[in-house]
Amino acid sequence: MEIPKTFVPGEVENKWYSYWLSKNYFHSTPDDREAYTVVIPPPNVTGVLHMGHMLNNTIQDVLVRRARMLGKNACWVPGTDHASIATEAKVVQKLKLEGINKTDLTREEFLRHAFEWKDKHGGIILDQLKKLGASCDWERTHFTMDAEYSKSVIAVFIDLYKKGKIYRGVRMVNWDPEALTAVSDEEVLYKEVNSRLYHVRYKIEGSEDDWLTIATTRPETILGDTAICVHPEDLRYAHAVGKSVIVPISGRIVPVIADEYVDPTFGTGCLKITPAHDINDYELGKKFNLPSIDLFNENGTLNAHGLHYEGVDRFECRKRIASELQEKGYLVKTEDYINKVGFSERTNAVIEPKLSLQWFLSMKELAEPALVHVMNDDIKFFPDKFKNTYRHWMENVKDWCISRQLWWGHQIPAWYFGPGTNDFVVAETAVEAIEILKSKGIEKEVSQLTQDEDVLDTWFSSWLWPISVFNGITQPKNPEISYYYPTNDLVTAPEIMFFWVARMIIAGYEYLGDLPFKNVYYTGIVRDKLGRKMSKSLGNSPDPIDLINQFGADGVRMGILISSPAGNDLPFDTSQCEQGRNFANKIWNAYRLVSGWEVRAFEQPVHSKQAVTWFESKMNESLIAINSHFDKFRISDALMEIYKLIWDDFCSWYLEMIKPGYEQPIDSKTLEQTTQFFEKLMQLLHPFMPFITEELWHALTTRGESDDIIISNWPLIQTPDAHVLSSMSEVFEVISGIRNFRKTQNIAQKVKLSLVVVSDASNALDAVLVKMGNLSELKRQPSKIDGAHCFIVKGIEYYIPFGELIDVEGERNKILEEIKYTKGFLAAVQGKLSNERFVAGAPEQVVAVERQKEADALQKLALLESRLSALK
RNA sequence: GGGCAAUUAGCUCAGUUGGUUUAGAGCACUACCUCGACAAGGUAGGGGUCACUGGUUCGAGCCCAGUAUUGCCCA
Repeated sequence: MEIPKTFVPGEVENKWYSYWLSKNYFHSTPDDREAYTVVIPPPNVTGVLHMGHMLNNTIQDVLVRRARMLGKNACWVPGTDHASIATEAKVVQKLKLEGINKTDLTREEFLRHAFEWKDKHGGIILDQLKKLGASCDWERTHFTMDAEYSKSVIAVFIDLYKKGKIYRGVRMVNWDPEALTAVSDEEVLYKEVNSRLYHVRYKIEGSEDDWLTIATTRPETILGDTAICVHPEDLRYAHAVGKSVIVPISGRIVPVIADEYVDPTFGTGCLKITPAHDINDYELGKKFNLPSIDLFNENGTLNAHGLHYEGVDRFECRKRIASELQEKGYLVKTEDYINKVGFSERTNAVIEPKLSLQWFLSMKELAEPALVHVMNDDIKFFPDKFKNTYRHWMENVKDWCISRQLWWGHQIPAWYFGPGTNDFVVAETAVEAIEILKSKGIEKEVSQLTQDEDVLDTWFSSWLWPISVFNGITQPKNPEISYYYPTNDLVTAPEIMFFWVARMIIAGYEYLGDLPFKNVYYTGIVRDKLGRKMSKSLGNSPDPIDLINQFGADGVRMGILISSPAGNDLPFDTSQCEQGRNFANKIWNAYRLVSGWEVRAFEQPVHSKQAVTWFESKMNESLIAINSHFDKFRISDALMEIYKLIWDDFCSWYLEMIKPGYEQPIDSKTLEQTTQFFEKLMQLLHPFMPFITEELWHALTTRGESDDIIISNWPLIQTPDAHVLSSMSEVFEVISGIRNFRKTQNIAQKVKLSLVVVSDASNALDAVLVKMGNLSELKRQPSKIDGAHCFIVKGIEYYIPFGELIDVEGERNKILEEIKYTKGFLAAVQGKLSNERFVAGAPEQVVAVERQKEADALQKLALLESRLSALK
């Protein structure tokens, strides 16, 4: 049968993926083996695969497949996140296209649309992962709004509320006065705009003519001022601290306070404090216990606190108040100023910081174990530089605002029975709420209760992911959670270290008293050639599925992993996938070569025997390195090691060594040993390139039932023979010397040469040298010869007789060049050795090495000089 | 503004407690090559005053201080 010249991935991939599924190899149930568990960072349910997912999930698959081969019970749990904000936005947009406004729908109607959308688009990304070869246990697919999962989210909310960790409080949110909703920080775009800085003076109360001048870009908020603040060490204003000033227009009396927050060099060094309309002012207000005066209506017009400006839009008011200040002599001056202003991503309205009532989780105590167990390496970070960032955040952890003004998500289980802010109880259902109320002596009916309108922050459900995918909250200590938890490795992006990783650690210790995972591997951001983050809006991200179609899943997997060390950004270019495809093709052709040989029973040639002995050691040497790279999560390095082992050592050296002449047969022993090497190489590569390796595993030999590479045993290490390895590397150098000679003298590879070695001792690998150097004879003798090209390897001289060689000049130049290099080298060594303090201060061994280098160089130099004069 | 990283070949990165040839790899580049597995290939080759300035040391890519640039996080 004719084997195609290039590897054709498409069919092979589909064939093996369905085969693996049919054999249920991805599915895991608890048993006696050691568990190896990975939970997928759940992508947004409506998302489609992008390059970031590609990187992230390929790494997970590599880890999972290798663990499976190491004999562990590997379990990779897939699933999706409901992603409240992103998904709700998509649904709202889709409805708008159909002419439906969210505000016209009831909550139930909206959710019905949302679930429809989810059912339609929810599976896409998971199907895409299958194309990539992801060996997820699909029977365990979870969604953060599944019934059981939601139950655990609500249970945790109720539990934390009972523990006194959840409270309601006022917080500054980003208010969009056009959409009439709060938006998340991620949805606020900051832009630089040209505005004006107004200098306004406030009279110190009780003084004749003593004023404090502040600078502000928002004079309309003067009506909400509740203090003036200066730096405590600012001598200009020291006399005013503790006194009060009169706010212009409103005439209210407010205190002058001192705090280091104020930058004395900015503006006038006096800062007006409006706690209701600026986040920093709000913090200061809390610190100094200042009142907050909320000036605005939800649509951005002024309310009753705006006095005669009531009902006027905030920007109109800014103009009018500026002129009133000027008329009344409060405006000292105005100047041009560039500042950053937040705009709503969706409506482009200027965001108004606004105080609102939200639910909070108090974090300080909860976060303590999560900090300790990362700092002491119970949970390891790769790379560990992220421990710093983590610590910084955890030591300054703020309370977590867990409520969102949305419908898509887990509705907060708080039931209001009256108009007051505290007229509520927290319970799983309204019926339970009634019971609780009854026990408090309040008689109510279900119809009299209203549930809190808000839903929980998405992360409030995803922080339970490693627990709730095994129902660890709703069914504590069930066999699955006991077996699979703690999970082993988490692969994720550093951007969500706080949103997600830290909180999973917190939840792990709070609810299971144990860490959620042992290692966290942080991937980088996938960037394009210009260094820009790949994103949909920029349109600079290739579609991973297109790439797979173009280069094969194996090729793409290799392309994305070949240069992505943990924690580093990955500048991606499709040429890397090309490299992956080329590699697959190289392997394919190695297989074509091996499979094409005719086998005969005859004695194994000496050079083949030597080749086998060497490659055995070489492979073990690489295996040691590969295992060690894996242990350190150096995935790219492990892949590179295998890449070089296969391409350079196996294909370029080993196969060339054992290759029979054209249409010559191979002996059965060598073929058998070669096939075994090939199998092992495929095993080492399998985690990275699962499809071609499974294909060749089966092509190399006839396999029994379930003899599949995916569940084969990872090769064991046998101690490499260091002597064989160093002898062979010497042979490689000699061969390179011969090739070099051929190159410079323009002698074709097929022309046989003879080689004279000035040495008595024979090398055990001479047969390989003869074959690979294409030598007609190899002579070892004690004396050097004339009229020959000479090169030196490890102090031994090698001569190739010239024959009718013409290019003496070229030969001379080569020698001169080498003399120049050796002299420079010698000078450096001798410089060291002539330094008395080096000889006295350095360890004996180091000095001895230097002396040896000097002796070698001197010998080489003498040799080169004599060669040169012989050429004259 | 505060904090944390990084800076080694054209690109992406190694360089393991300071001492194995005057720094390595992959890709890219250059030259030559139908060489009976593979031109998606082979062979050979070029390319770096390790960001800069000082310091410690017999010895610095590695340790220390400062400068510059870049990136990330927080405000």
